[in-house]
Amino acid sequence: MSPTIKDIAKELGISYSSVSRALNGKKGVSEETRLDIEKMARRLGYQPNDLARGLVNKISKTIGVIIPDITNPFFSEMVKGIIEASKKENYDIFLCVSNWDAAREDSYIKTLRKKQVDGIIVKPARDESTGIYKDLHLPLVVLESWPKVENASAISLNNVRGGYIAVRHLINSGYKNIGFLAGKEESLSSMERKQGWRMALEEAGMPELEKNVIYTTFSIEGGYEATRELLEKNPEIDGIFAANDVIALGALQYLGEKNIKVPDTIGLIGFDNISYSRLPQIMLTTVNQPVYEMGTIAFETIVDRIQKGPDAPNKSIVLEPELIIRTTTRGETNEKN
Amino acid sequence: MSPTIKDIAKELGISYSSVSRALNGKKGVSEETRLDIEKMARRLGYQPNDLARGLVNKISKTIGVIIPDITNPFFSEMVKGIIEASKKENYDIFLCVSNWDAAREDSYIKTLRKKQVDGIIVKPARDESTGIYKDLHLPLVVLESWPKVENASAISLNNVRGGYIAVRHLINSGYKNIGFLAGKEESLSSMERKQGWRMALEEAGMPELEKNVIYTTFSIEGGYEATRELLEKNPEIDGIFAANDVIALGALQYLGEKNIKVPDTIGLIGFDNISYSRLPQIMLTTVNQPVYEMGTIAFETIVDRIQKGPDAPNKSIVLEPELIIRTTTRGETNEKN
DNA sequence: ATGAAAGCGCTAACAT
DNA sequence: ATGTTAGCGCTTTCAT
Repeated sequence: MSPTIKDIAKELGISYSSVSRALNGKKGVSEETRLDIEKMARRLGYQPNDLARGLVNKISKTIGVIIPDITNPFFSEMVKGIIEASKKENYDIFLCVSNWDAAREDSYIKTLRKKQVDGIIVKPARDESTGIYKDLHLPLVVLESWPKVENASAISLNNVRGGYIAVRHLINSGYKNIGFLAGKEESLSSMERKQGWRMALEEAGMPELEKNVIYTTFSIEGGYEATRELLEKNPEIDGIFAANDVIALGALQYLGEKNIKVPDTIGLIGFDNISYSRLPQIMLTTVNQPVYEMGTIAFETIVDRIQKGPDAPNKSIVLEPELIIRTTTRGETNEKN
Repeated sequence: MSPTIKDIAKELGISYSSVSRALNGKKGVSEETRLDIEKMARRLGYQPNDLARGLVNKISKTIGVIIPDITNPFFSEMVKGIIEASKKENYDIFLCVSNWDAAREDSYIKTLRKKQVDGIIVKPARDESTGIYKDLHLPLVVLESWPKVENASAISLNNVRGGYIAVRHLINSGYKNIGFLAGKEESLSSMERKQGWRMALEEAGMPELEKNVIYTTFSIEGGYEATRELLEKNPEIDGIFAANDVIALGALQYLGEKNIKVPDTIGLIGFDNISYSRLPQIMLTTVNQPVYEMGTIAFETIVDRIQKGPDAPNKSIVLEPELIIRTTTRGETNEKN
């Protein structure tokens, strides 16, 4: 067993409350005994037991984070932002990966409650808040635009606008039949981007047919299959808007294999601007999200909520997307990279 | 405050030990009261407090995992394997990201000890075991070939062989001056791959010059800069072995920008076989590691150690690498993909 | 400055 | 079957 404060106290022949005081830098211990205690703690390799500490303090100094997919560089960048910010405030992060599975997400919420985290940051796998969030009596930051949940702060991207500028770029570049590779139907972000897609098409007087929307998983494989399906259903397609870059990468793979020229025959635009999208061999036109910042902002927001208590008003922060034109669409590049 | 078993007991007018028994499915409660208790627990939205539970049980049912970089798909795939395996055994995972920083790694070890995890799986950022691992009285699985640490199990790849087959492939394909883009000098895996590089060169009677080795960070940017440096130091270079695929991607970016033909002018091989390396636009020749399996094996190994107790012998499992020939080196592809 | 004691939420041994 | 009690490691109040 690991040594406890009792072991230190016994070794030194003093009471263990003094040890607790000394180790927590509280007043009420002479400089001399404090030094003795610290030395002994080091000698014994003492580490405080956070379970016991959390039990009495009622705070665990840890934040739970739930993301849908760890292999998507978009989310891992975001987590990086969260972690860096947490270091500064001396918090630990308990990271959970839902795999875009709402049931698993719910189960993680329970896990985090059991672990007594001080707050939760979640990128939901589903399109709207269920009961589990409504009466979660815990500071909550949702990485989604959830107006329905009033007990949570929300950090989101203007996805509708993102979809709109993406598709408008496609239209301006001369593409006529533009399909949308949606992610999972339950994903709110994806549906918001679809809304932007529709808006841009309507504005241009182009029909927005439901058959031009393919739902798939947020994976390279999903994008590959969805592209095949889209082109089979509608061979007229000459423009593709993918709900995220990973899906776009799958589309690129399919188009490459079928020797379909990009951007000449078909134009392709993604979403997220993940690091791989700017490789010279890829040069994917896409929509940027300030992802690292979203992570740090999410963390700062949750800490703010924890410190201010449950009465403080919830914030809703909406960040703006940015069009990144590379070489999978016609028209000149807007970045020097 | 969240409800406790005492609240349930009070509500029902019974003792809280009965509640504990019922909720843990232990015998000693009538079917009737058990049902009452379960109903009340649901009504109150009761969630057990894992801190209190862990405090008395002395097990937390959680495993700490430390990886160097979450944005590298290699590690995120590995974590995925660990998580999936942990679900089956009903363990939670506490994930930490060291950022290839040994000091941060040490600090996470302490954090995990404080959190009372039942075991630790670590991919170390440094090349050998320091004291912190030697007297960690906790089941430990190291994702590295650490023969020096006898109190840990090790899951590793035969990196020397991996480096050897990579460079031999380069040599067989006719490249004459082969450089190595190493990762951080403290990374054991990277150094083992370097050893393989040297072996292959020696065998072929080629000089293995230290000036052909560039140390860098395991990132696209690192690979980009290192390639520039390598070609500046030695313009003769016509073959590049990168310590991992992410570095190779950076190399590819540099070579692309400089209009250096791959694989004609320079041949490039990576290591890891991350998902992005097989995109048709990339088609990176590389060395495969069975990464998902490494994750699941690591988890199974740690659970095994936890169950068998400290006296059980430690395992050392070495997996074999596999050459994946794509189009960044001359010679025909060996995969149908 | 130091010690004794209560209590955080829970499990388990021991009564009844 | 049910209740009582001690104790896990710690912080904190209250005495001294």
